[in-house]
Amino acid sequence: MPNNTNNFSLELNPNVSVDCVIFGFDLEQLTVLLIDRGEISSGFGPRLALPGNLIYDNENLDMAANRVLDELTGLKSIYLEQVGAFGDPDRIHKQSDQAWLKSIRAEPEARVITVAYYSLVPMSKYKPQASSFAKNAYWVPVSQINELAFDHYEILQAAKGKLKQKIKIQPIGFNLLPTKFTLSQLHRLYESILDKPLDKRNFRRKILKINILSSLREKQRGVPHKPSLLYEFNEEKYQELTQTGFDNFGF
Amino acid sequence: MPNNTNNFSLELNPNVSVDCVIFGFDLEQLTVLLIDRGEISSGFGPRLALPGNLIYDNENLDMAANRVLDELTGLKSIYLEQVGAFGDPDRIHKQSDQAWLKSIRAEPEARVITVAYYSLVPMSKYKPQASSFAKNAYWVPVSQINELAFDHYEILQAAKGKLKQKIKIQPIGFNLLPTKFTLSQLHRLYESILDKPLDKRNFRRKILKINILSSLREKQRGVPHKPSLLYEFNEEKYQELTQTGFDNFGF
DNA sequence: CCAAAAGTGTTGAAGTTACACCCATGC
DNA sequence: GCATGGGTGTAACTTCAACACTTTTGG
Repeated sequence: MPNNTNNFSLELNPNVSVDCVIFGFDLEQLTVLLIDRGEISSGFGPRLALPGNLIYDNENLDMAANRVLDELTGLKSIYLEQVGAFGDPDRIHKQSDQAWLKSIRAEPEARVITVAYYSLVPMSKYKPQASSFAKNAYWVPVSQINELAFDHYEILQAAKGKLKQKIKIQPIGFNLLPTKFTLSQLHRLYESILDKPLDKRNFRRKILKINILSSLREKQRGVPHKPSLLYEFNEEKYQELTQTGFDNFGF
Repeated sequence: MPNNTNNFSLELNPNVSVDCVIFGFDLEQLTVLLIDRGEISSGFGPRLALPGNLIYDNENLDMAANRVLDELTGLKSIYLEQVGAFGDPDRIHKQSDQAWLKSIRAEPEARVITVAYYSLVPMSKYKPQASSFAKNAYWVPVSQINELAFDHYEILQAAKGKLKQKIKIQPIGFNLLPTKFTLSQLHRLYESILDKPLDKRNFRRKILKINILSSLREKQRGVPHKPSLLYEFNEEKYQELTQTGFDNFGF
């Protein structure tokens, strides 16, 4: 494992980084965890960026992504998937980005290619906070973002595209919800990932037919309308299904 | 553009490479273009590898993949798609691979992460030949491959997986066929990519309904059975379709 | 009693699967 | 004339999209 107490620039690879697109869901819309780079970039462009960092020479890419996620949120064994590699030679040439790199990197001018990952995190399990990475960190609704540092906006869009594809094929959405949730919440989650309305009755029928939800005997409390049944994701049934072969959720 | 007549090690990035999975189709099965590393590795493991090389600091990843493909096959503007980034720290630790790297790289011990691309090439337009990369190059049926240099076997499988996914969604298979082809050839192509038999009648109905094929007035000649009509891919109709929104071939 | 979201079935259209025989050619 | 792959239609079934009203709760 990398050891941050040493002079880590001996181990950091100057040319390869990972960036993490950490998705959350606030029960209304899809959000992403961004870090605030603080004043150093003020006046020169976007302060917000995806969390990411150079990799260590002795860790593989997946480990690096997990490490960055862990260092930022303290979360381990979270759903993580590679988006791909990015890195035009000019990705670091915005003024604000250069200034920032000079403040944090040993070789701020180096050509960097970055490997992007996305991960799905239950927002309820992580409250953003300042960290080694960030003066501050926020959950920001994806729909409200229109610029980010470096090529991070492009990466975010690519990650969302992958998520969109993936959720049509595998029930990964559950990673974004608390352990107990209602079908309406799941419904809104799918709509906000796919960016289109889904018929309520058809959605429910389809998701229930898949047979990976267990309804609890419990209802919502304190809501000013008919309370919803709570469900939980049933990992056992899911394992069964994946073994009998199964890859189509077809939304 | 990189200039190979200079001392290119000034420009080559020691830590990032691209590898190309170049698929072909011999009208029977899916094949892939491999290079033979020659005797240097004999006795130590697989001689065959994917074509690939370090990137230049002033080219982006897509350019690098196109360059490698061009240098190897002379083919330009070929369908190319990123598979993802690979590169465990131990990927270069097979003995045979180390020996080879020492013979071709300035920094054979450097940590390298590689970005893999796959491309679809009409075999009829390229006859493998020795090149800067390779003592020799061959089209090898994918189903016959069970080991390759470095982590190239893993990369090949990942590329095939992406291709499998993609062909269900977009009609990219045409890139593997000569300009005139029969429906049976297309049928075999889909079967060999998807690794499963497809019903002949259903396949034809489905592919014709999509409406991106034009049948020519021409027939096969010299075959010892009823000659097949020849078709060609109709790019115009395809463009129409992609605009009206369209992403499901559903095989 | 009002507002708000939960929950529930049916119908028509489209798509999917499975399946068997005749045809045109080269040898 | 025989071997080979080309080419064709239908019926049963499943899936999909569209659509409106009643229920339960809090305030």
